[in-house]
Amino acid sequence: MQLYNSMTRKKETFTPVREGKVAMYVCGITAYDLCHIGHARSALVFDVLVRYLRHKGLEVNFIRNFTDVDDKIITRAHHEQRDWREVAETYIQAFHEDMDRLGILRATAEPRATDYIQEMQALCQKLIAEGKAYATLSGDVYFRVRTFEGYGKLSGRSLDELQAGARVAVGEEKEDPLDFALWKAAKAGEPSWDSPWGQGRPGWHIECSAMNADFLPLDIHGGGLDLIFPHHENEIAQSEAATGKELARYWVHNGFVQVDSEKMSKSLGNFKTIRDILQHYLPESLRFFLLSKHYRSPIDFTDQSMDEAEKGQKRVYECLQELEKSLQRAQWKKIALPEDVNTEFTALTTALDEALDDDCNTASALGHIFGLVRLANRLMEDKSLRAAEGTRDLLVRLQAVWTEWAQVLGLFEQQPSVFLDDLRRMRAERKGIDTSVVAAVLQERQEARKNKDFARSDTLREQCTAMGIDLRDTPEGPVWDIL
RNA sequence: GGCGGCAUAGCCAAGCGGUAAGGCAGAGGUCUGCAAAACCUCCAUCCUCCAGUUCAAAUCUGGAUGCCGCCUCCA
Repeated sequence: MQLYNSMTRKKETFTPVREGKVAMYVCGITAYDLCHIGHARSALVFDVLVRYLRHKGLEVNFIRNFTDVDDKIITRAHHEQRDWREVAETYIQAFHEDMDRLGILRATAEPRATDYIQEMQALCQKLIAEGKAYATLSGDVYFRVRTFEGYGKLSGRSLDELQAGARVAVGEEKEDPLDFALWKAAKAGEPSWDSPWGQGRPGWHIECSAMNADFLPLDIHGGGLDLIFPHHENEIAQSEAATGKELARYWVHNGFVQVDSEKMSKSLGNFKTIRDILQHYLPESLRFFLLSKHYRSPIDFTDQSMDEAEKGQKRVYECLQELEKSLQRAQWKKIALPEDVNTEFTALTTALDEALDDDCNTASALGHIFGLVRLANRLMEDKSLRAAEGTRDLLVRLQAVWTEWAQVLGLFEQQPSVFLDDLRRMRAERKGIDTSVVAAVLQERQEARKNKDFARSDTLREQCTAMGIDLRDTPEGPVWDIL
């Protein structure tokens, strides 16, 4: 498959170093708060990548870490007068709950920074021994950036450029403003561990280097776009300086989620957690929405785009439901399908595969999913073909293809009736529609219809429309939905 | 200031040198007691603008304009 590599800034053919096996590491969260939709997108992008690689028959060792000791966690613990471990634990659990709801698979390994203190210290010692890092009198350890030749290769920055913007904070004892902390001396009241440099705790970047050290070179290293500098740049410097091995062969970075065309931030007050959204939308709708744009582009979260995502999803699930019904037909006529129908089907399935093969283009793939929907609907609608054996065979194949891609995208895997019910309930709730009132009106209208009192029936329909309810008379009785 | 990205119909969006996928909304038709869904048809001679390369450009190059991100913690 083709993958865009942030290191080379172009799409490259992806081939794992070890035959048939992929080592993939993605920077997880710092567990100090609930996850927002940006976290959801990042997790989702790599979730689909993993699913697709597995679909291709590759064995994927997917590592996603948790940063469970950090300034922000400590600060929060202080404010809430809780133990920092408890804070981290709370948000790791919340992460799992939220991501599970979004259908994001658990990683193969989910290491926590605090389980790797020894390894981090060993890395520091090795770097110090080789003159690539140094300890200060106060017990900090810094990486000597100028000893690492490739510094800046991922972010495309030169040392001079960086030098111009670098600042030294008060109290830091860096040899060079560019140097960054590997280990921080403990301050009063902070968690700390014994170390050769006194009590202290790890810097942020070194965690990842320690947690992925056993898998170098990684085939894929991922994270959000914002992690490129300084996090990933520093990680490369530490890991490569310490091991002499390349850290990762392909760097994959996802674009940001914006809210109403603005950057999401706590100060703007447009911060959306996954939980906020799932109060108003189904998890799968959020998933569908996030996959409807290419992973590297920024995506703008708005209620309108969520509503559109829902409508598109509904169309797919309704087709799936019809498909199930159609296949229950008892008798089929010995009629073959016109050749062009088969050609269209094959073209669609090929296109679907090609879309994901091309840098995980889920937006394009979704387009082809709708192509399949249209094809299926057309066959089921066509009077001369809907009872044909050829149609039955194609519908069966379609279902199989569906299952296959549903698994890769993590979409359309539910029982259509269940999903459609959930969707109806969610939308009714959002619009403040009382479903028991709807049921009553519906029943009265059925009575009227039975008595051929169409004037009454129409009045009731208008009433429903006014409420924002859409009625549909089917052979199985009336069905309602939100307009 | 430095580095990078993006500009495609009313809205969302794919497109990666061969003549504009798909979704939502909209118009007409089939179907229906009326409707809805579904289906059929229509809906960008054109891809922010200006030059250039090419037989051929939304796609490549240069420039202009406008958005956005990173350079400090950030998915």
